[in-house]
Amino acid sequence: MVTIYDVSERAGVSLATVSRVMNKNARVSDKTKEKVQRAMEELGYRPNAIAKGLASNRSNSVGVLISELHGPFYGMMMSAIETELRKYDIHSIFAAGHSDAAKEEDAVNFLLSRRCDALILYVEAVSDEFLEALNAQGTPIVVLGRDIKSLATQCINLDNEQGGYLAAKCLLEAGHRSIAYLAGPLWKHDTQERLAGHRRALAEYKLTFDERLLYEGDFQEESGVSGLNQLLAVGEPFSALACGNDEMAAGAMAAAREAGLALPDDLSIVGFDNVAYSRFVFPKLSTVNYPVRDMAAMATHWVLRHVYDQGRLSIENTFSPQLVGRDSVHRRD
Amino acid sequence: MVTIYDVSERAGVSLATVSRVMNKNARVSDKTKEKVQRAMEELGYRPNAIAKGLASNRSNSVGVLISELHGPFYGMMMSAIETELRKYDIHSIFAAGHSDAAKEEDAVNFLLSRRCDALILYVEAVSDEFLEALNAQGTPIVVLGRDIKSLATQCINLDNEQGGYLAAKCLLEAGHRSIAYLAGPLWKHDTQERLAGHRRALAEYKLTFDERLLYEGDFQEESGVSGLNQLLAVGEPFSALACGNDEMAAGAMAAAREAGLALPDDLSIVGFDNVAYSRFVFPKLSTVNYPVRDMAAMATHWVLRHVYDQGRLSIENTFSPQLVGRDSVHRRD
DNA sequence: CTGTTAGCGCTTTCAA
DNA sequence: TTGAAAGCGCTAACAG
Repeated sequence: MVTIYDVSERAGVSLATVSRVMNKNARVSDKTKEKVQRAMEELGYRPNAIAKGLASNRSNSVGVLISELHGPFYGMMMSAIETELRKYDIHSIFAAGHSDAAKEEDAVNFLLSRRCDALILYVEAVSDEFLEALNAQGTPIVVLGRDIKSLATQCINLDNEQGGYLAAKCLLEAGHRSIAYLAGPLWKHDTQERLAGHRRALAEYKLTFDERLLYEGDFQEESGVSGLNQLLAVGEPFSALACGNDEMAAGAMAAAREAGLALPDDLSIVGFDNVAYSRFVFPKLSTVNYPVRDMAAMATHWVLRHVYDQGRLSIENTFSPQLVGRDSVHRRD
Repeated sequence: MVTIYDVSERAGVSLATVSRVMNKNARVSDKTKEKVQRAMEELGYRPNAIAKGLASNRSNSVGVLISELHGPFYGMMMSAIETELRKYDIHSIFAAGHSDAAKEEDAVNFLLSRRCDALILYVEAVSDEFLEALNAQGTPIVVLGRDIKSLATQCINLDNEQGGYLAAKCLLEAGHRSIAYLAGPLWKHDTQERLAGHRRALAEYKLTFDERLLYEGDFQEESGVSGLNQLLAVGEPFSALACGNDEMAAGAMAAAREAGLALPDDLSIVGFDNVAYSRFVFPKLSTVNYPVRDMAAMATHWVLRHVYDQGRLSIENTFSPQLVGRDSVHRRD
């Protein structure tokens, strides 16, 4: 392993000088700079990020905690963060929290022990207090998909309630009056908010939500199929279905067809998230756009700006969902 | 930041002793061990992985290089690797190579500068020679999705040719004789091999591949739609379509429907990979199973075994694809 | 503009 | 079983 010593010796300069040419900041005469660079070349020198981190107390890496490493939603999130950070030669360390408090805390500790310069967190199970305490520990954090009053400027969130409202409204405007709801885990904030928005839309139409037509899924495709089957089994007719996310909507579509329903004629479906493949299911899914990519990029900018003094974009904390109308909602006259 | 010094002071023992209780290996009397652990508790000590890495010349992290951080295929891969490694408290550092030689090399350097203990590489653009040279540099590597004779024991791959063969065969057995092919980028090994398998199946039926019915896509959904449209525009009729992967198949399905074709009656489609959502498109996609999860887990085991001396599973280098028959292929009589 | 010199927090001989 | 001390490769004052 060739070190900075080898380089300094070969170039005939001091350690410090080599360090200076590596970290472009300080001025070094062109001549010495060139000598050093040549020495690095010839030796095939590769700086040791570990040693650098220890000495500078900065790892040039940001920890990213998300619920899962797979799935279209988190995939987009990771991709957006990594792309943005990479431009500044900053590294992302991803960890999965699996929507479980213990695992989330574990992952945070993991990231912290790695001495990340900042943390971008999409955590669901951990309490607000935990995050407040974490924030107080010193490592800058930015929270995605959650609103914490005391950490307002560090939270980047979507207006989920409005999203739920838009989804229901699109069904209501198409003339649907009995609408089933395929929710995500009810303990999750976004599930609750989306559901609240749904209820608000119903209320505007003087309708009340039929609790028998609510199914609690887990945001995965499979729960979309079991959900639809359960809902059908209730025996209470419904002409439309609002889903907590697109994956469950896709599952529900498959199950509905299996049950002999024609889509969208017999059943209108609306999703949530607007993941990449929602345009490729049949019928093309009408859904609510969740601008994950933009939100993830915004979280990254927060870090770039507050931690690395880079990029002077202004921070937008709350994003608005929008309805993406496609073919899965049938107008009922 | 509380350090090992603080702990040693509080516990009234030396640095070395604290280090010993952290790294369970050496023997420490129960009494002192307890004292130290209590001190750690009280101080809220969290070991500094960076410092540990510098001192021990081991980072307890493995670098994972994949083409993209999103998409169902890579998502599964990351997930499988992280899950496996986490059991041993080893960290995964993911980087994207974007199927571009320069970016792949860049990512490798990035991972190397991070002093990963090993590298798991799914690289497409970089040459075999580059990988051989990299391997010679000392950091253990295992290569996914590629066969390099000189690195045979470190390669975990799928028999893509056989996969292409199975896909074509399933179409041929259903009575199709004019089959279009929606390929991935032709410069990629797997694309070529799958296509070779396709040709072999045709040959068995005394058929030759009609080059006009070959379209080169990019493995993304969108190229599935443009691909199908192009293929249709050729004017040469075909009753079936084999796709380089499931994403393109999904895109092709959407485009086919758009063009007024009934699926699967007017056009039979077979995919490749068997990604999670292939069961949720309509009609359910018949495809070739790519056991990514198992293969990624196998790569991880290789690392666990050769680098960390853990887990004594035997290594399987070549995996076999299997046909997953669903509803997208129509029997033609 | 360049060199000297302490560390950063931990591991690891080597003695005791 | 425990402690002392020498680094690991690099940064960051502080001089010069």
